[in-house]
Amino acid sequence: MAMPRTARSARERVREEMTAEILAVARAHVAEEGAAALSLRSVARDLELAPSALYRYFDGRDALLSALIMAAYAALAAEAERAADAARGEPSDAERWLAVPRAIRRWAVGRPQEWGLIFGTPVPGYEAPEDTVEPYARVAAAMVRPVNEAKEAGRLRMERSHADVSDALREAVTPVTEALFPEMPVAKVVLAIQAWTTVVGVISLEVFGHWRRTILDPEAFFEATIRELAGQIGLV
Amino acid sequence: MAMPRTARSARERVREEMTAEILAVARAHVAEEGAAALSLRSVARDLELAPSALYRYFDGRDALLSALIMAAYAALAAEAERAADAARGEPSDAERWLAVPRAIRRWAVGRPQEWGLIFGTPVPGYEAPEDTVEPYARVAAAMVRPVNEAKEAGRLRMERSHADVSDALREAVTPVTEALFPEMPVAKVVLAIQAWTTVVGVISLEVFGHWRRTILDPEAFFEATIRELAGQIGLV
DNA sequence: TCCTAAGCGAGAACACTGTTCTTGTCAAGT
DNA sequence: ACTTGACAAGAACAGTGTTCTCGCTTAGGA
Repeated sequence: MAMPRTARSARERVREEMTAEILAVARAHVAEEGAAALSLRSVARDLELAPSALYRYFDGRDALLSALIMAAYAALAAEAERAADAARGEPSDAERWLAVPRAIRRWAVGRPQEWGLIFGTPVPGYEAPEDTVEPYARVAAAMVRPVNEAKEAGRLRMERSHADVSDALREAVTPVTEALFPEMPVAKVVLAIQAWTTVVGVISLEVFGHWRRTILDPEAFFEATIRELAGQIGLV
Repeated sequence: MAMPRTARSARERVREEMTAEILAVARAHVAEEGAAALSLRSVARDLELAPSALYRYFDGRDALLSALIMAAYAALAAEAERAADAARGEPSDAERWLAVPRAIRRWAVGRPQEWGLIFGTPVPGYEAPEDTVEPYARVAAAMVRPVNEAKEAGRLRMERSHADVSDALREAVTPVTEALFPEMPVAKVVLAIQAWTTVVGVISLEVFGHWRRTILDPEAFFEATIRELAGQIGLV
């Protein structure tokens, strides 16, 4: 009862270390062989443990994979935030915005399998846990901040977009409007979501190997794409 | 030696039927349980065969999956072509173009797992066979035709895009320029590839379940997206 | 017409996998 | 000092992909 609050008990500390070690080994396996080939027994072998011992820490293979997915989400969100913070001093709105998709791509290209954990084929029956909305929101926030800043400073170009905004469309994107873009015209909100969609799409197509014989220099194409997106959103 | 050329031998005919049956059962399994859960033994059970018997028709689980992937590519290409043909009479360039991404989305939403076979996480070590470039090219051709037709008729709007075209970028997209867009400015080629990227991205995000709590009406958002893309490309 | 070789399917076997249950051990907390 | 709880190991079970051997059937050439 009189347990020290700050320092966890030795039991808890070693348990956390063990959990982290299992996750690290599992992540390494996923990184080099893919999520489909993740084997509980093989990570147990790497840790010189009996397979059954892992069940003290994870409910099974699916739970371990879920933890890896959550870790990937968190890592991606951290990367996006880091990039946004590092670009904070940048004078140009567009450059501050560009820094984030650039960082996301770099992260994805270096960890194709972990990118796949987030944006690849989901396992049917597996429901994305509620916890994914939080890291997702952090990424979104990192990409949104420069846009809102430009808007408030009156530096956001406001030309009409090609598609007109129907009621169904306004309704469809209300969650995004409310959470990220208060006081922003719906057309701009739609453009922002489309930018996010394009960023994910172009990264996925590169990382999943669809650029063979099509795009010879993926980085140059990505750079052009995000600059185009910045222009469409209305950043200088 | 005096074998009838047109009618295949009875052996060959029953072999083809058997192969098709195996593929059909395997596709059904993938459709409802996902590619990861595809089990040779379970399709053998469905067909009342011994597992080893399947090896007369496919080299193993990976070969069977490869065949399913190729079938998905072919089905998607056929769908895109069908939509392009059906819209041939449409007077508006934009409407003719819009018909193809609409058909692709409809196909994907109805077969999320097969969409995942094409655009989801690839199995590491699995190299997309050379045969995928042909169906890929058919989809591209279906989406490109209305653009080229509009160009030749002088109906393609030609405003400058936001990003300027560097030498690296021009170089990066040469395969696409040569194969699909002869005589088209590089900026337009880039916009067309970006449109394809966005179409794949928005469909993948929907089909893979990333629109929860974000886009309440995926179809309305998709419709707005492709209209916006058509405008950006320069179709009316 | 017969005979042979090829194609086919079944069955057993091997090395794996995820998962559960039981057993023993060791270190906390009372 | 004792007891409770967490931990790890081991055995076992069902399931998997794959290989090999064995008969059977049948098509094609003598």
